[in-house]
Amino acid sequence: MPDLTLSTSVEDYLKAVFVLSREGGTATTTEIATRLAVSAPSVSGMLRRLAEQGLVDHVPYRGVALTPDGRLAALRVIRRHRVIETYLVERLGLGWDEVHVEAERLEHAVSELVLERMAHALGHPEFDPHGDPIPAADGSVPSRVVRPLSAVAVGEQVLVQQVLVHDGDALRYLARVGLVPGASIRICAQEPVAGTVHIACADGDHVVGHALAERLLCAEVEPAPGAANRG
Amino acid sequence: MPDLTLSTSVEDYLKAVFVLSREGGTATTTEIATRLAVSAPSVSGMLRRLAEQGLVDHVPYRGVALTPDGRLAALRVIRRHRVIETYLVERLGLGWDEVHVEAERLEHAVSELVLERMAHALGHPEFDPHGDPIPAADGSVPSRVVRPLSAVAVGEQVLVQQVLVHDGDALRYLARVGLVPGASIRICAQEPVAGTVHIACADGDHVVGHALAERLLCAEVEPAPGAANRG
DNA sequence: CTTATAGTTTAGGTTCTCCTAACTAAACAA
DNA sequence: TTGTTTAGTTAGGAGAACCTAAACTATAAG
Repeated sequence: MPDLTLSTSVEDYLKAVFVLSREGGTATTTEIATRLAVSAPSVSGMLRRLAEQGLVDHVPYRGVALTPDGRLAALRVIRRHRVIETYLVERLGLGWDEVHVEAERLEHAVSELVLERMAHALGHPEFDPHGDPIPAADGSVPSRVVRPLSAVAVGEQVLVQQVLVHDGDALRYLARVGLVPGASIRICAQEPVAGTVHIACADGDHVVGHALAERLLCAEVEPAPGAANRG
Repeated sequence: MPDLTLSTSVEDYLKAVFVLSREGGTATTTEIATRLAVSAPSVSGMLRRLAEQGLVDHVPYRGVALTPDGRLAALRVIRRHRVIETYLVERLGLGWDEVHVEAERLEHAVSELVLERMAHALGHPEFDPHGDPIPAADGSVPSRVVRPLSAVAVGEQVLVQQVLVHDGDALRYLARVGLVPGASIRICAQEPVAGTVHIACADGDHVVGHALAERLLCAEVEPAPGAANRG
């Protein structure tokens, strides 16, 4: 069994591999380098070390994927990150545009004990302030049926569930216009040629571009009970 | 102006120098090495670097002291440590015997923003759960008049104010017998030959050794108002 | 089937922090 | 005063994580 205590860098690499390989199966060196703002040779070197520790399967030139051990380690870091984000918003009043940076540092320093106390204080939330699922301690990830806003039919009423946005300016904009998890919106028009979606929400009408509409995941108005994570 | 962001190691060294040089004026290489569990040559090397950065005055073979810059940096780390300890006890329900280790890691990761939110949530406490003073953001340290229990006269009634103990077992013992900041105790007898102090507190009589009695700082029963940090 | 390009690795180097071994300064005791 | 002990320093080196420059490989296009 490998050492349970991973370095900050190792944890960041595992998270990056997890996120980047979620769909396609493998992540590339260059993708990881871009995401972590390090050089490609640094990634190559780290991948070799991670492979030696049994955390990733690395086929040179073909890509890298997490082993079961690596996946569990990555999910634990992601759990820490998202519990911390939720705590900072719910209990210390930080804005959802501020917490990512904070959590990025704290996720490497918080012990299991403190983390579980935070989770307990929050009532063991399943989703963070952005609507991202919080992996459970055993590595299971809550799921629900969602569609991007860009795929919702005109006239439908839906609830915003998840906001796949990390940029601070974008998050502040979304909060200002009320496009946050839990918001109820109606699709007034889809304009594929213009690349816009026209919506009506509680505080008025808005037009969002296609790129953003792809990142706003929505669900039916009557979602599965017991999953409310925002007032 | 030097970089405001200091490494974890540098912060730990500054804290050590601060604590060790408080009384005598200077700290020695060996003291620092022992406290941080590193070798003496590691300390020598680090002291040279800290001196280059203007954080310490180091006279080779004679000792080391903090510069004003170094002192401020050390106080900031100590503020973070003690606010975090207080927060973990007050808001996350950790025991006062558990929080030192936790704070030791978190003090290097928490931002000013989060720290001030914690302090605000706690009502800007002046003392941590052990009764240690929490430096203010400007570096000023709250003070009050205290005497060690070993110097309190027989028959006097005093309040425990500060517990200069870090060992987990010792802290659990003290909590069990009620010797915590805020506890009201009466000195029944001082036995210099036996090296013991006999006291009566709310939950019964106890005998404590001289070494421990030196570390329990007490004040008059009617202390200056507005300094209560424990129920 | 060759070549361009994107992607990856090797080679060599830096910084930080730690180590052990060997040396030197200071303190003390005879 | 001198010799020994203790404390502190320098020398040399290791590992983690990063870098740039240069060489290499794979894939896909001409």
